[in-house]
Amino acid sequence: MKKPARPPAKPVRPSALQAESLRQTRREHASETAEDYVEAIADLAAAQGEACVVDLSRRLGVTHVTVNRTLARLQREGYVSVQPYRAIFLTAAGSKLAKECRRRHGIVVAFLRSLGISEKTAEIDAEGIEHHVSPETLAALAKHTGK
Amino acid sequence: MKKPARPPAKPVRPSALQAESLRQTRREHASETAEDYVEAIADLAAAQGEACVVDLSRRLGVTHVTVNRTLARLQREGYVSVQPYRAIFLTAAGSKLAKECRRRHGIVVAFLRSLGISEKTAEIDAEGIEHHVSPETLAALAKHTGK
DNA sequence: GTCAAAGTGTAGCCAAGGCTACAGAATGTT
DNA sequence: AACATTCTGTAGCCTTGGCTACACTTTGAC
Repeated sequence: MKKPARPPAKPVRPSALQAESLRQTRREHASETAEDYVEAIADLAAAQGEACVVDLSRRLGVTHVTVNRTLARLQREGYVSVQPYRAIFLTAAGSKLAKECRRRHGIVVAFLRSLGISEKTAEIDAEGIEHHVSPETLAALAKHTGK
Repeated sequence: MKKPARPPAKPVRPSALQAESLRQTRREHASETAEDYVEAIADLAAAQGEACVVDLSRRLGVTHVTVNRTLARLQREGYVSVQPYRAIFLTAAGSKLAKECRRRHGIVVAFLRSLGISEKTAEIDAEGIEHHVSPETLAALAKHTGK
């Protein structure tokens, strides 16, 4: 498999940069779940006073079992506070994260809407995109939308 | 955890829509790997004639073991053709997918650059974003960049 | 031809995030 | 108080996608 005549350097995209980009994307993916959860918990708390497991499972489109296990992880990581058969609360760190997510989500949706994207598509795309927008890009989107 | 006084309907974001958006994001995530791989294979083949496991592992920022296992899955799914100790080839389906990915990646990067994002950040963000851009949004981005 | 280096393959481990099936707790109605 | 419903929790299974460690093939140089 050794390439006998390897053209010294004609990388379409520099290999190291792409590898780093993909590593970054994987890191982001690891925190996506946390972000989705704290955002949902904050929303539910705002809308109806408190968040419970079934509400979250409906909201997130997974079973209550998945919610339960994930909450345990988020508690381990310090984002939420959970006790058996009790409501779910965000810690200070969780609230902070939720706030940032909400802001970022809003900016991304507003930007997409400003491009003429339908509301439904904007919501769907934003949900996927928002976790991968750097501060630099987020600022640019906000500026572009606001102009 | 039953909410005694549940306000009938004051969802910040409609629960069903968000659940569906998240489900969509998860579906996209499942195909992200395939897209990254076929894109890398196509690039390597274009740049140096053929793609091998170590090249891919360097390119993707994972070990050769991970590449190997993933290639087995992609073969199962009909995107690549692999034989022990032989070069890696894309099937027709794989080539088609790679072409689409490349186009989409180009559009996203060009758009970010047009917003004034630095090249490096544009690459990193694009890598995360490109998998979550709907055809509708992609068209809008292309139009916006090209205008 | 030999041999070392590089590439490839395999075994087995881990965590995350899905799921079903079942058991126990809380709640609201009667 | 009893009961049915809903909610919550647990056990155990699956797939994906990381990894290290070790074994085997190819390749290139001598």
